[in-house]
Order: sequence, then structure tokens, then C-alpha cells
Amino acid sequence: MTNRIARHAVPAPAERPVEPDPHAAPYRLDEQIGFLLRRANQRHLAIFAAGMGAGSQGDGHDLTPMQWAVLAKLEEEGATSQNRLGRLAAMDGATVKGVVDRLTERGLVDTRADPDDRRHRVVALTAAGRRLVARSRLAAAAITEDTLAPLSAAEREALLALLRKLA
Amino acid sequence: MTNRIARHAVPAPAERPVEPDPHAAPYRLDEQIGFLLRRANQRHLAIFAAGMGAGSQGDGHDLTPMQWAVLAKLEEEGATSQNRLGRLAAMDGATVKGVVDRLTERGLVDTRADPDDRRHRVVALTAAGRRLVARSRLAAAAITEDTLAPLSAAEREALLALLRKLA
DNA sequence: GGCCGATCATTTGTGTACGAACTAACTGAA
DNA sequence: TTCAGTTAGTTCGTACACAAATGATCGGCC
Repeated sequence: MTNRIARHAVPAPAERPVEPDPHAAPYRLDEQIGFLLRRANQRHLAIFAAGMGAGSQGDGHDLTPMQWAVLAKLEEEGATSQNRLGRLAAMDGATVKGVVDRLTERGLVDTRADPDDRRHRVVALTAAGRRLVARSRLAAAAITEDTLAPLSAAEREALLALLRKLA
Repeated sequence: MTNRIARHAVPAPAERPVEPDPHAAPYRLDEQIGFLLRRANQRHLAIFAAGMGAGSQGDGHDLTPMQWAVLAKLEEEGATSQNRLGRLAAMDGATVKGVVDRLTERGLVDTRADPDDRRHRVVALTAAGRRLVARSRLAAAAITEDTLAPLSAAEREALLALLRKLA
């Protein structure tokens, strides 16, 4: 669990900061919602990589968050077009393609043409993909749990509700 | 303000989902903290791009969130080493380099050697960089405001506090 | 029945993100 | 002082993320 970022106390600045314009509104990067969202997400990604990444003691998931999202959605929804998959997993078409390509190379999903609409490419889990999802369920739940560990049950609910409102 | 992702109602699935194992714990991707964090961040990034991106009605900021974070931190703290800048702005060394390189190409920052420690490369705002930061302050504040728009003042405070706890 | 706008997939290009491996430089203890 | 451990920066490789442009296909409307 590396997470080399901002994990230590920051040492004193090398030189005195430029005095800001006293008329300017105060703007502290660390107080902005964007910065805090990014930090929280970073921590989550580190936890995810530790639990499902390549280095996670050979339990063999080796999935990125996006790859897991696609697999999980495919199991929830069954086979679907790339486009719908992208909407469900909240990623754009170009990104979906990359993720699906990598999953296809590993034999976890496959893609076939849709006879009803030849624009669609229908993506589905393979047997190996279904097995991997089944094996990874617990790890995924543990990642959610670890990410929320600093919060009480009430705080967790509040945070999820606020984030849903924000999205 | 494009945001093509998941902006529309999702149509019915093309075929019936595979029935999940009734013994498996329920796992809904949309309820996981990671998914919600990513969605919230996506929306923020779209708002940011609209307010400071290249297409934002020629007000000429044309900054990414990372680039803005570096510029804002440099103004808060004055000239600092790349490493410290990375810790302050919460990005790893390799990422800092890319961002600083692009800002350098645009003449917004420059880098010099530190005579006291020749490992350090000290990054500082140029005059043009300082002017751009001054011009962009209001836009940055508006982005924070727009991102938090769906929430009441109390909810905003609660969300920021919870995210701080999570980081 | 054939055109027109919308939809789907793909490609290209830019910009994060970060692990891993490497070199140069510093620092403290033997 | 010397050298082992640490730190700063760079490079490489992989994987998102998304705008924009392109080409194929569909669906409806005249």
C-alpha cells in the first residue's frame, strides 16, 4: 500500500510566500470541493489497488476500478451494448472501448454483433468472467468497507446521500 | 457543457439479466462509495472545464484542474521544489513533472536549480503566471460554487467535513 | 421508398494518474 | 570520512478520461 502522496507533514517553505493582494478574496486550494473530492478518490483508488490490484498477494483479481465496474454491471444487467454499458458505468465511449478491449484480451468478456441493430456491439461475460466476478465480490465489499472505515454508520449514510445529491 | 455520460434515462436491457446467485451478498455498483465519488468528481471536472477550459468563451484561462492546483499552490506558498509542490497539491512526482512541463511551455512558471540542494528543482510563478492566477481567481470560486449548487449551506459544510475525514 | 437527423462504435490527440526502476545528490552514523 | 540509507527528480509503461471527427447504421417522415 504505497500512496506516496501527501502522507507526511509538509516541511517549511524554502522561501517566504509572495504576499497576496489584500483585496483578493481568500482562496485556499485545500478547502475547495474539487480538491477534497480528488483526495478522497485518491485514497479510495489506493485501497482498491491494494485489494484488487496486481500486487494483492496473488489472489489473482488484478482488476482496475473501471474494469471491475464493467464486470459488475455486466453481471447486474446481463449482456448489453458498449454504449449502454458506458452509461451504466458512467464512462464515455472511448473509455469503455479501452476497458472492454483489455477485458477481452484476458478472456473475461466477449463481444458479438447484434443481429437486430448492426450498429451495436453486445458485450457479455464469459464463464471465466462470471467466475472472476463471483471470486471478487467479497474483495469489492471489503474495499467499500475500508474506504468508509473513518466514518460512523450515520456519517456513511450522510456522505452517500450528499454525493448522490451532487451527482 | 457536454458531459455525455449517463445524462439520459437508461433504456431497458436488451435481454433478461442472468439471475444472480441467491446466496451472494447484494452488491450494487451505484451504491458503492467509489462509484459515487467518481461520479461527483466527473461532474466537478465538467464544470471546471466549462469555467476554465479552452472553450470557455475566450476568457483565456485554458487550465486543467491540475494546472490550476499547481498555480494556486505556488501563489499560496511561493516558489517550492517539485517534490513539495506535489505533496501540497496531492499529486505524485511523475504527474507534477508533466504539469510543470506544460505550464513551463506556456511561460506561466519557470524552474531553476536550488544552490543549497542540487537535487531540488525550484518552481516559481512568472509574471505572466501571477497575472493569470489573479485573472482566474473569480472563475475558480465560481466553479466551487457551481459544483456545490445542489446543496444547502449546511449540507455543503457537512460534505466538506466528511470528505476531510475520509482523506 | 428514399432522404435526414440521430445513434453507435471507432480513432486520434491531449492530459492526467501512478507504479517501478534508475541516477544523482544529500545525510548521518560508524 | 566513508558509505549505507534516504530523498529528489526523471523516464517508461499502463490505464483511464474525454473532446472531436469519422463512418456505418437506423428510424421516422414525407
